[in-house]
Amino acid sequence: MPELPEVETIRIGLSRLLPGLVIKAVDCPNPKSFVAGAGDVRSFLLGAKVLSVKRRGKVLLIELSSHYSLVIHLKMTGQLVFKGSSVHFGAGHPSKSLIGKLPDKSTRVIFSFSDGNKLYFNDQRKFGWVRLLPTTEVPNIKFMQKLGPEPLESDFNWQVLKARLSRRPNTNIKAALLDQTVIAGIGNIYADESLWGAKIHPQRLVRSLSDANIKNLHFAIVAVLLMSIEKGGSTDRNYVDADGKKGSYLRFAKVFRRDGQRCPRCNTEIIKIRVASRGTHLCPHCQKLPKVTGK
DNA sequence: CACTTGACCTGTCCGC
DNA sequence: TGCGGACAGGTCAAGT
Repeated sequence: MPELPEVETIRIGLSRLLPGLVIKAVDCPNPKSFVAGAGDVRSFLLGAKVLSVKRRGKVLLIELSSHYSLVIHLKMTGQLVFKGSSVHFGAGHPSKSLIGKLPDKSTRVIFSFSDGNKLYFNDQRKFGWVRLLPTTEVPNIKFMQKLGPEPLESDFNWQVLKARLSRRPNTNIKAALLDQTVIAGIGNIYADESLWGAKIHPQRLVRSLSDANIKNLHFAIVAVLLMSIEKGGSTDRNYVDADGKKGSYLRFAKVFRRDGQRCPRCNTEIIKIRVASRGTHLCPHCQKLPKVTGK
């Protein structure tokens, strides 16, 4: 579930904690979670200092002084949690219980730093991965090259959104929003929330959308992503930030996982359907399907 | 080529 | 209580 706001929240947390730390050891309880290129990986990891923590779409980039970078994709259940060696949590601190239990059976990679701090990559379903790549090659790997624009960059306007969507004219708008080559960073939660905000039915074909629709959608995407970052992201099942804390966005969500509840705009009951083989939440009154557009 | 579906995994929940 | 199966959903490979 980590989508752009969750990954950005983790990035903000890690960029407070990691820069300047020197990697002392890396353990991989699940070797498949760590994909290293050819050559002696250890020499580019051990003794390397963390320079910065960046994000592209849903991917985290940890740049090291060895001219290599750690590239991390959390997929659905990945977590990156930092455990300080000398941090004292007050009673009832939300992260105390989780952090205290690390490592656990979902721990896939452990980074140990020379000052005793540790960074845990936990991933229940093992879909996520960590790669070590030369920093200059990171933008050249296929995954990165195919990514669409960053929706929170200042040059992402409605005309850009329209141009990107034109790559997928015959699919439904929900599938297009989930396509990372169209726009980077949107997943199931923010696709549903953005479409509700723009009053667009998820099954509308992309080519049926008017300019006004696309302007509304652009506005909704940016607003929803910014609001979620402000709330620390969404915790649906197991997302936590770098401090082990959950996000609160879902308390403010309008439709996601609110089937059976009332639309805050028109009081109609929110429904859940399947679109692009994903659970999809919408208000059937605010988000109407114009005619018989397939499916 | 454009688009959709299944596989990758594990934990949880639901019905029998 | 236990068990089978559906479901969760990001991305790539395979299928239509």
